[in-house]
Amino acid sequence: MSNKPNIANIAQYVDQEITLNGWLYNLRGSNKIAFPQLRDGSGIIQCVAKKSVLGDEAFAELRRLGQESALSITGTIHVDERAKSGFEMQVAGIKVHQNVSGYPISPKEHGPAFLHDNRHLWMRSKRQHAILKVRHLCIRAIRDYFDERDFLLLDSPIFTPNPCEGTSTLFETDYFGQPAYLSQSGQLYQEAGAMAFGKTYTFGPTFRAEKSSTRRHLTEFWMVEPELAYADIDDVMDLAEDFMVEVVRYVLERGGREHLAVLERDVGPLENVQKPFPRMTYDEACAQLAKLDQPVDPDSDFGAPHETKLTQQYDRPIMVHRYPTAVKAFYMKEDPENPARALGMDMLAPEGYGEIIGSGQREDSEDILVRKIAEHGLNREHFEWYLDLRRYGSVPHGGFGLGLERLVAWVCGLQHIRETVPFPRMMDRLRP
RNA sequence: UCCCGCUUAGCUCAGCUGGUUAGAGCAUCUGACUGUUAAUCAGAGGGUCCGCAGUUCAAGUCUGCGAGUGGGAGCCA
Repeated sequence: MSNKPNIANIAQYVDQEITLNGWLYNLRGSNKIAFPQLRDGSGIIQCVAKKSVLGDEAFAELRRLGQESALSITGTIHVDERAKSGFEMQVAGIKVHQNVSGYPISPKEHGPAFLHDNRHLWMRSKRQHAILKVRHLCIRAIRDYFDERDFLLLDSPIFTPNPCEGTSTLFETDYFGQPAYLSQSGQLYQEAGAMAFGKTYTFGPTFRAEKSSTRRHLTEFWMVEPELAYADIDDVMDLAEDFMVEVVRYVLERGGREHLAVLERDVGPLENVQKPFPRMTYDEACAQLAKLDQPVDPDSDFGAPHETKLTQQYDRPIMVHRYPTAVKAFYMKEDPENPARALGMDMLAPEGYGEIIGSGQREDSEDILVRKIAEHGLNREHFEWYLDLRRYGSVPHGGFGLGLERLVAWVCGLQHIRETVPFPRMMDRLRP
């Protein structure tokens, strides 16, 4: 445990005089007593400053402090029901490092554009603290999950010589005179890893230059991608389901409830995240959607209204598998029982959050893969190393990709994905 | 890329059918107040009404173009 006092561990210091370093979150009071709220990064505590204790000069200086002034406050910690956190500091002295005036983010409401322009300051506020701490919890949960199950962390490269899938638009960079692209997925490299180590995962930033300006898209986002050798689509679905249950449970058990309360997130839907998740084929889902007056065009992917309608029927994430081969990536294995269907699965989150996991069993036949690369108009030269994986010890294998920000948005119950990342990168936003 | 909305004080917004000097709350500054929880009360300062062009006796208000921003679609995690 930390041996230095901070607001998060303040209960250890009741009736002791300590010094807290932080920033002024808010200031109320009269000309005899004032209530500076000090923020130190770990929390917020209300302090009680009396003119009779501090003296006229120091009290007057305190009253002039602006929001986010940098302060060290020394005083005694007391339990007090009148303070929101239950603890209060009776101030003995204040050291002012900087008196601030004109801090742009006031305690009143602001619009999203203004707040994102001031993202570097906005992240000091309570709500953003809660979201970014839930993000941190999700990351820990994901790492722990795979580490405890003997997956090797095998980082996929960010610079890639060719598109992984050939579908999405890529960010091109000048790599010493030749084009290189920022990775849109680390999956292909994980397939090499799975054949080397059996179970691997990568967890890092990925980039999509798609002109998608919606509440569910970022141009830079974090994705975790596990890959398993000797695994079929059912193994992948079992893994994805178990993973989601454990991650949500971890977040709730490790302090997430406190943060979700700040966000006024109803945790009921999160507590519902228990096995088994409903599993259905694409064709079964289409039949259900047709009954719900939301028909799907034959052999087309779902649109947003389809996903919304379908997920509304369930109280937990659902897994839809065996999508039309035509709408899926070249590396996805065709269903041996029906080549028009691919052995891929999407996990759709409830409450309208849509696709959070894309997964599948990979094509393990060199011949079929060569044909698919040609059908997708891809340059085979770029994939010779990938075809090697089918020449030297090819086995059934698969894995999934989870978008971290979509997970965090759903867990937190946010309207927009952009608040789930410290500095969002979107089509129309590169700053700050 | 397509469709729809919005742009007025530092921030959030009001501003009627086009009509005299542009409105509020918060923030800022000054003052009052011994337990405040977005404290309250009194006062003050603060405006290129997004930009350009047009219609009109008259434009924050109407029209066109452009920019920014928000939402949706497609595509995806």
